[in-house]
Amino acid sequence: MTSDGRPAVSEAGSAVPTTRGARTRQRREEIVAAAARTFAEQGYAAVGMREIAEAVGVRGASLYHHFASKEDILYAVCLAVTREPNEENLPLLDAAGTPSQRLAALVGGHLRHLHRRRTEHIVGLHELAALTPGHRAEIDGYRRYYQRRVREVIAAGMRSGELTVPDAALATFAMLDMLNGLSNWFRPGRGLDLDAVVEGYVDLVVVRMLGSPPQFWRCDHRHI
Amino acid sequence: MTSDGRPAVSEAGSAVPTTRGARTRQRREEIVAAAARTFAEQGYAAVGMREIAEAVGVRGASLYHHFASKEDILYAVCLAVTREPNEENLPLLDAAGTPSQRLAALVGGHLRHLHRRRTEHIVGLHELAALTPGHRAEIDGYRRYYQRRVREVIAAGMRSGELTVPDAALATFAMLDMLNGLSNWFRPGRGLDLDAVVEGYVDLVVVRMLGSPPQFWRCDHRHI
DNA sequence: GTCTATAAGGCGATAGAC
DNA sequence: GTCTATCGCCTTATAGAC
Repeated sequence: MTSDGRPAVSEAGSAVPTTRGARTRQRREEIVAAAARTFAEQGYAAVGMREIAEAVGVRGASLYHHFASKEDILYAVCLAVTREPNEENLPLLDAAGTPSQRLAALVGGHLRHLHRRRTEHIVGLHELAALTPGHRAEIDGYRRYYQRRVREVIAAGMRSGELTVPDAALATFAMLDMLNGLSNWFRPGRGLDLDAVVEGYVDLVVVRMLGSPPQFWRCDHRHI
Repeated sequence: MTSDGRPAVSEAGSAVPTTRGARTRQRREEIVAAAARTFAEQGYAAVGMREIAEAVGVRGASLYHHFASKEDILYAVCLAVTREPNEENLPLLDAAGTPSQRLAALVGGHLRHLHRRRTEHIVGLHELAALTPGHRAEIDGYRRYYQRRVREVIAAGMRSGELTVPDAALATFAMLDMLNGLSNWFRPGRGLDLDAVVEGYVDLVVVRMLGSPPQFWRCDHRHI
């Protein structure tokens, strides 16, 4: 951890030195992608190294040139999908605008990331119990930091009177569980499209649940 | 399925005839409870039959007197925890009162069941991929029926003008994902107690998200 | 960087005694 | 209803050739 509570950035689990060629890096990413797919479909423990290898087009033993163990592959999947939202979505909370506008942007970014990385998220949300305690703690650190940043923006909106929700901690749990639930039911091409879900969820979360009146979050609030 | 869409009640997976003594039934429940605990902690595929047996105090082979396979034990865990909410919570939607009052009762019943059966819910929410297709379909049927019943009450509240939420289907997903998320973060004795969470979530879901004004859901609405 | 071959052990499930 | 003993298969991971 750094002094402001932000998780320290670490190298993804690797059996090879940090400096490696483009081809090796690409192979690693192929393996992680193939593993995420099979883990998501069958569960981590039900998948063998041979099966991951087959999906990449190599033999099982070759995977050990890129990763030290099967758990190390799971760690790479979970780390990528847990770190990315911190890097891509949290800047939306630092941008200009009211807390309501920034939270609305985060809802959109969060849902779009859940969908873009839906395969990896199924693994990252379901298989954390299979990580070693150290790796588990690191992943949990990223998630807690993300939660804390959201909670702070909600609390700021409460202090300014812009949000009427009574409890920032409870609202943060409710909001993030609701967003993460997208993985359970959203299937592209069936029902609403993603843009419509984002629009609907911004209304449900920011306007209704957090209680932000229109003048604080609509784009035209500056013109009032 | 029955003609009204309600899932047909089936016997839990069993290797023995339906009629059995009280001792055998009790042993089955011990096994299911022990399996739920170990599955929740380590994941279904990481747990061996010998480990489940050890937790009960017997040898691995003895489990096959009560269950036909390891998957059959998982099925019993998932079935119990998926059927119970239909039997215990859905009657709350048929009771007297406004849609808002009935949904508020369901929020409380749902959260209390999630907590009372928290170990089994961790399994039922995470290990569905390990079920055989037939068993998986049956479990999904119960979940879909539960969702449908909630959605219908929300839709009824919308029609009467009591609820102001714009989309019943989206609101149902949001509500149930938010409630089920309790398993991820609630730990008794740390932070709010369960009664406070129920009170807070009834406010967040029914009043705020669904948009029910106080006169429709407060107990004293009859006296107005 | 990938291969073949294999070590060392765990797995689910079964047979048959008691 | 539980036991001991075991079958046949699959697992993660390693050794060493190429």
